Amino acid sequence: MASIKDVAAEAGVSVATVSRVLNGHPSVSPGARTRVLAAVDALGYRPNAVARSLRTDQTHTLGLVISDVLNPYFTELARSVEEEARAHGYSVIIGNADEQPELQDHHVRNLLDRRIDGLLVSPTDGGSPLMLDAAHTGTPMVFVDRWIPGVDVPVVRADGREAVRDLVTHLHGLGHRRLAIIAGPAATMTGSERVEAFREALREYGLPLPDAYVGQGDFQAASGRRATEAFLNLPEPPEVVFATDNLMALGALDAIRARGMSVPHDIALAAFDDIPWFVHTDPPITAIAQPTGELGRAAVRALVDRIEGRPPQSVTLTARLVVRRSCGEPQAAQPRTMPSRSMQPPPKQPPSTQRSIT
Amino acid sequence: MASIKDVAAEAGVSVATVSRVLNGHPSVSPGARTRVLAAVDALGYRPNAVARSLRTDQTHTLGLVISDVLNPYFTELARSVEEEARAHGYSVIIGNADEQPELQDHHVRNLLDRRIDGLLVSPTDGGSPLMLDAAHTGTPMVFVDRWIPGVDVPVVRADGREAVRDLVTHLHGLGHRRLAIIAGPAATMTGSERVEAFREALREYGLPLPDAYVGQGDFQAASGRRATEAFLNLPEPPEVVFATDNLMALGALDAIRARGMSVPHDIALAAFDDIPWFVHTDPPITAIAQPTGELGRAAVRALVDRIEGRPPQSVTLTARLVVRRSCGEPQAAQPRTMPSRSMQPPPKQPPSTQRSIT
DNA sequence: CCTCCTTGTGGAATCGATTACATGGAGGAT
DNA sequence: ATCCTCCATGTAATCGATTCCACAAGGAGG
Repeated sequence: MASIKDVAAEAGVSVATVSRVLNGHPSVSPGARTRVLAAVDALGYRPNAVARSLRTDQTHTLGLVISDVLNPYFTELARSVEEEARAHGYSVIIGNADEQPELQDHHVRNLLDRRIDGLLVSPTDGGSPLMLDAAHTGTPMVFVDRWIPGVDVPVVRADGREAVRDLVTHLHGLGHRRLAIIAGPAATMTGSERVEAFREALREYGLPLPDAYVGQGDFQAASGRRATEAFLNLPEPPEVVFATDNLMALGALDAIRARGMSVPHDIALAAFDDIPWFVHTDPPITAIAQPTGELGRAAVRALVDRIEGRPPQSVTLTARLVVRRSCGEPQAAQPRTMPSRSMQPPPKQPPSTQRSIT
Repeated sequence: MASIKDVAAEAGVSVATVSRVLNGHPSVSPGARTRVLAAVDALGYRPNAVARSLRTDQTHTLGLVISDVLNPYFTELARSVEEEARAHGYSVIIGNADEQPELQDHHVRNLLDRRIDGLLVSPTDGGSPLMLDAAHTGTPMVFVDRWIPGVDVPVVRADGREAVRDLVTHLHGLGHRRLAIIAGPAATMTGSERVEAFREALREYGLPLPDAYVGQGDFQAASGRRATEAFLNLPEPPEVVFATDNLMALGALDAIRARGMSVPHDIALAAFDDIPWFVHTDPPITAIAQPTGELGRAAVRALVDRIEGRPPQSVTLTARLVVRRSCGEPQAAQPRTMPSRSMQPPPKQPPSTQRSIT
């Protein structure tokens, strides 16, 4: 593979001049410029990004560590991250942690070794020493979706509190009183936060949330199945299961089907995270939708700001309830007329661009 | 960030010795070794992969260029590729071409500039000059799923001919006679191949495949919708739509629903590529399943073979039909009793390890 | 006509590793 | 005791870029 030296020789100039031409440095004569360009063309020369990175200490690469690529939510996130990064001139290396802290550490270490310019993380756990250390020693970093409290790292996320309240309102309006939730790992912020929001909303309606109605999941389908089976084995099973992510909802659906029961007739089902497939399941599933694409883009913008020396901002967008038929009573014509205060005025600004600064 | 020089100074040895310790070179005294290790620990030193790559001309990185990350089939492929690569000590950079040749070229160029050790491609088109050039100039490369004919690059793929024949047998057995297909882009090998297999199977049953029953798609949901609408507008619409990938099947389902028709009562639907969600759609969709995970793993093995100087082998695995309810007549108890010759003896070797050498 | 500044260019240092080669000392064979 | 070998180690070249500095030529200004 041709190097800058070959180009210099071919063009009859020094490597310095070649470099200047390639980097658009002004001080190059038109003659030299054309000869260099011709040589580049003739040799099919492409600059070696590895060498360039070593010298400039910039890789123009972002690392993205997510907890589960197979989860459509994260897939979409990854896609929007890559798009926005490309628009800013960065590439992205994705690390799939598969909800395993050790794997997450492996990827963080690997990305750090490769000297990526910045790191986007959706932490699987409360934060390993490695990651905390990276944050402290000044690696540009941004948390997306999930985060670790007490660390000075900007967070880009969607707030689901209101949407959860809307959901509870919706369920209550349909006459459901015994509501259960499948929680995510307590170690993740989103895990505990969603349960908290649910508990609070229930309190507003004077509904209890017995311990038996809080299933412990790990954001994977199998755990959703297990938790749901436990619910169904209860002397008084819940009327509604709310899964705090889409895969656990899928597991719940499996468990319900395996019992020969049907949704929403025998039991209602709702999920956090809306994905295209929920429209096509049997029945279509009521879910809380995050502005996933905008989340990814905002995260990249924050990270690039940080990398390029501008002050990065935390961003909080809002999630919204999407009512379908999995909780009963298909409200055919007027799909979203709920007696909830949060349903009152449509937000002035589109929710997807709403920014709050921390 | 500490460099090897700092470690050398801390340990009171030369950089050469540090490097030797780090690379497990035998000729290092135990004393020096412990001192170096202590220094590494004290400084939290991690070797700079960029510098190492420059010197050794190896990045221990594989590039994977796929046509669409949002397609669950490719997501699963990407996941298995990353896993197997990691097991071999390689990282993976994924490029999402989004079915656009220019974007595909962008990623290939980018990966080449980063001097990845090898390239795994599922080509979106017939092959740009850039990619052909890379193949010729000796970049280790392997095609996975899709491929470009006439290029000397190993191919790892699943053969769907038999499964397609099984599908036609299944459909014919259910009484369907007017079968339509939504094809992928003609530029992709898998696109034309699947249509060919379908056409051939139809011929065996003496069924015609009129041009009007061949919809032109691009492996995206929207095109599946369009093609299906066109079918339904025909004076004599087909009784079955076979989508050659899962996203187009989704689009087809949309189009059918939009007409107020139901599957399989009004029209049957089948898809190439099986994905977890097909179990949960309404109705569950009959599909041809590829051994996706094994495909990804085999592709990595072939590529690593090529990189490390062993002769790489093309691999062809077999796809198989998974009957569900989207074509009618839920055959409850005995799920797969089809009157097809291909259903006769179970393969001696598990299909997932079946290798054919090209 | 001389000086000074600008512009274009090349030489060489540098980034952080690996590794060929040189060197010095210890130990074994004769 | 001498010589040879082998082991541990250091010095320095190298990978392919970028960039500081020096320098020459040419133009402007006095």
